[in-house]
Amino acid sequence: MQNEAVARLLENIAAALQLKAENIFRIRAYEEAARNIRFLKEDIAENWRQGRLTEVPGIGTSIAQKIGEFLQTGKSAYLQELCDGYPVAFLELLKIPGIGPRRAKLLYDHFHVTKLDDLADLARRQQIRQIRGMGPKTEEQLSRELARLGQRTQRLPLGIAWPLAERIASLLRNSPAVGQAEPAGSIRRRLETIGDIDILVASDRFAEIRKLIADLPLTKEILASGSTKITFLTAEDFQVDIRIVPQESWGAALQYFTGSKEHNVALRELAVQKGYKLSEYGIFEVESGRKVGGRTEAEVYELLGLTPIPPELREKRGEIAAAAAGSLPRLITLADVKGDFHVHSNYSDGNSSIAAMVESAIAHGYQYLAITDHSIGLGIARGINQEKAWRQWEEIRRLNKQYAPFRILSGVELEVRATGELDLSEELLAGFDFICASVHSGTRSDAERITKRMGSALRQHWVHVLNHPGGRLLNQRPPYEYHLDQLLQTAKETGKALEINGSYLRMDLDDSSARKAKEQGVLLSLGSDAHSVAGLDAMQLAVAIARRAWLEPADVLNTLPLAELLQWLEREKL
DNA sequence: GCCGTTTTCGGCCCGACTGTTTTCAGTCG
Repeated sequence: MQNEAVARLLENIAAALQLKAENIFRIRAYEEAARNIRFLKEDIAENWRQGRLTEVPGIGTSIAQKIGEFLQTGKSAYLQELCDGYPVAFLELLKIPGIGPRRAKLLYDHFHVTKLDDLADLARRQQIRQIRGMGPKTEEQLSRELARLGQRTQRLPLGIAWPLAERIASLLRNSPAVGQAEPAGSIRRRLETIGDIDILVASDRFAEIRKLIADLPLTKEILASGSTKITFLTAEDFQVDIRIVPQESWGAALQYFTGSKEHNVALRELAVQKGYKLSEYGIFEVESGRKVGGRTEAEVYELLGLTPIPPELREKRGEIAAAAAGSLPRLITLADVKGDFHVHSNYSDGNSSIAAMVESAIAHGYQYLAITDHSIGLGIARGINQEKAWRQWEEIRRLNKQYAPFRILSGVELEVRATGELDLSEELLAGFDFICASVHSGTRSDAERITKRMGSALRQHWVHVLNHPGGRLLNQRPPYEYHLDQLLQTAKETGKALEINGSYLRMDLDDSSARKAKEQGVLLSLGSDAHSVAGLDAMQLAVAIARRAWLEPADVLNTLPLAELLQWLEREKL
């Protein structure tokens, strides 16, 4: 799969075009094409072989030709030509906040800077301020950014950033100076990882808010403080941006600061077509300049002739056309989820008893819970063998009487061996109510092998769900190289479900894969992968992905009420 | 360079902040 490499090529071309001060729209075209290739779940090389490159949005004949050359030769004459006189590594400079094309070019022309180290050195020797147009302040800022870049933590997983943002918002709401406060930006869109934490505040008492933030126990340092924005670092070095707007602009501002950028651009274009101007302050009639809306988000969308679009869909992936046609999906919510299909107890590597997990599931409003401890194959987890399985079934029988009508399903998370075989006997498997299967090893084997391995797990009669099919761990391990299309085909043929795992480090399937699964008619299932009572809350993250994947309740197995789920499981046994 | 229920040519979002300026360019989101 060379999609990532192709996307980078196009981004490099876009960057090089910036240095040449090329037409901004040509630059945007390359960036847009790169973005769309990242979203694409098919192999771009396959598209190219079939001569279907220009069917990808944002790719026309010119960009298609450049992609073709790159796929064939691994190089791009066009990029080389653009970089003529500049080393390609020089494009690195553009990644530093505060350096755009103009300054990058200035730095190169004056000092032949090509590496970040060179730049740090120049800043230390106070050489940068010699350049006309760049003074001591700029030099200091660059020094700071370079230092931060060195120790920059990776993007924060949503599971960390979201609760933190809610906590800060709730602290702000406690102040009489604050009307409303909500996390915005990518947190509100439930993107799987977050750069900076954005929080929107409605207030006209800026000074009080500034003091409030300075006094928060979790504030380490205030980085910047303009008239509408305060930026600070938390004790853990996470960056938080607080935006302050007047109450009457709340809706337009929330819309604007939620993004995504691409969604907002498209919305503004639509506004222009309809004779409006849209900004974070509201929606205005162009002719009269009169403000016609902006107190609420819904108002903004409705004035543009759109059904209000849930934040999770605002990625410019077809949501605007759907909203215009009134055909947005009725997205799944946490309340639609009737049970959890992936939890561990102290029978394997969980740290709570089955009874405790059940009590928590009941408190979450569920009707059922599958206890899916690891099978023996995963050595580290003290997994389920025959003797343990019998003991666990006995306990579950007893607890089912105690907690009726709530239903505990005896389950297991099976290891899928490298051969595709499962690691418990057929006879034993037949005794479980619910079986999911996982790959936990050989994560770097080639795409053919791992796809085949997962596929053969799905074809095993007793398996209901394939867990975390992508195999990634955020910030730790990239997803498997595997053929999503093939896997989806197998899932469809067998009628088995693919899991969306809500564990904050997994978030797997990811949103665009899950969306593709839905489009192919593949069933999904949601699991928290809880290893403790508190872990059940991770269902929120699974639902977040499901919503970003446009899933409706009918697409997800565990939205079925208990009776219907039992029927489904019964049919699967045949 | 892409794209099309007003267009196959002429569009392609909008505003804030910062620093270094004597009125604005560069960068960002």
